Amino acid sequence: MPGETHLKTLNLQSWRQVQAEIMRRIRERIWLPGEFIPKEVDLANEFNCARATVNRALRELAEAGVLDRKRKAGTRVASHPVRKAKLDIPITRHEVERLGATYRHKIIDSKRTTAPLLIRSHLKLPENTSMLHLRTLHFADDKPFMYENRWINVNVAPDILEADLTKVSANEWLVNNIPLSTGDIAFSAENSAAEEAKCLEITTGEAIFIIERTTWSNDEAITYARLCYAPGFRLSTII
Amino acid sequence: MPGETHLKTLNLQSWRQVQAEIMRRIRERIWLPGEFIPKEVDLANEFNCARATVNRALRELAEAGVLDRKRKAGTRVASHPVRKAKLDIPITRHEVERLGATYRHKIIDSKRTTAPLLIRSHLKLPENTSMLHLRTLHFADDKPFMYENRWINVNVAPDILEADLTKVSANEWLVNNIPLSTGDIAFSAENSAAEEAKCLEITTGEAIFIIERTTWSNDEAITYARLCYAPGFRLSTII
DNA sequence: AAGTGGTCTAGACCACACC
DNA sequence: GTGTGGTCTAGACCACTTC
Repeated sequence: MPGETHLKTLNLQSWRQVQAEIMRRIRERIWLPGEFIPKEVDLANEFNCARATVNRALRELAEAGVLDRKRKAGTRVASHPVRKAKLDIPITRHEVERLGATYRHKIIDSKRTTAPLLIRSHLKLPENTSMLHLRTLHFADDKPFMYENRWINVNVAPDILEADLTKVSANEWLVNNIPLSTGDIAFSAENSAAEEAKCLEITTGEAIFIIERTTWSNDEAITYARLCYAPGFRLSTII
Repeated sequence: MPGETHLKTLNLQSWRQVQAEIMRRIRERIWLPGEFIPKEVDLANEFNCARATVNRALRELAEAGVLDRKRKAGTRVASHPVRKAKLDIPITRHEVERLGATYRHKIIDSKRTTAPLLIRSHLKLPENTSMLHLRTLHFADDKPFMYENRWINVNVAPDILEADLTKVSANEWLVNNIPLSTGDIAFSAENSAAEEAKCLEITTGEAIFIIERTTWSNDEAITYARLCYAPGFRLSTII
């Protein structure tokens, strides 16, 4: 056709198509790790779409660790793609119900007290902070599923003292009543201690999966929890 | 001023500011869990910004599990906010180096063979698929850090047979040479078996953290790996 | 049928990094 | 200074869902 340029252009009209094409070129090693790829404007021309569309496709790939982007420098294929796994951290009741089991929980112990030094310093709390110390056992179909050892800063969540924690677990109460907290989470493996083993009805020393969670709201510590999962527990996701 | 409306409007000019304001309203329980929030157009008016800006702020919160969005229905605060943790899964060498230690690895065993039924069925491979079976020990400052048991489908990655895996670990070779694979990953805790304990120089039965990874490229299985981490290993992230 | 979010466009300006 | 990505805007149309 007269007037038509002879540059190859595609017609990719959604950011997903653009993303798929980018990924294809990386997967098929058309663009090698560490190499710069064309800039947004050029890709937009090639793909016959707006720059914003290319931007969205590339931005998400950068977030996923597939691309490295820098202003002025440009965009390159990540040399050492760090895979990012996304894990859903549901409340325990949902976790159990998703397995098709019936959930219930039992409070083993509940005390108003001050926290030991280790917990206090981790939560950056002063010496006499009043806390609620809870030990709870969660069941799946009447089999011990998880043993929870939790410290709650009652200054941040005073209402929890009036809550009936035998009906709604502390876990669930906090999620519903202190929304949008931040925090950190750590996974590890440990040999069960005598107390933990007894609660979970396993042999002392059996390997248990541990999740430790610390939760903050506006830079103030809300709660620290150590969750001990019965043997057989697996945490899995797609990557 | 004459002509000025008396609707309260804010001046939030970046999607981050909008997001922060939304989060504030949820955190301070101005908008309750399960409740609908105003639609994008209305928020854009209130915040004095474009609808696209509001859209980006809300979209990211929905991805994070804080909001539930549906066309026609509208946007509501999630009733049971499922927290999503993002985990970086680096290659082992980087993981060790990030801890400030010196990395090296040693191949314990390397064989061309066919896989046992369990592995084959997990990877959905036919009976006589030729595989490479590798057992590798990874060190941090000459202390055993992780024991890796890996099966590789050599049909998908024939070049790996020519690679010098004593210089670059299989892990790293695969990441660099088969980019953009998908897969699944699972975390668990186990008591170490005799073989694993011997390699990691620990007592048989000591709890070890297990990562199992299966990797696919275009629906074809590339590799299955079982990674056994020495006691003390923690996987952590912010949430 | 109608209302909401999902996305695309074309253009503009800004912020950062490298010079 | 200069070039790249980062973001915002105003408007438009589409897709899904509920009615």
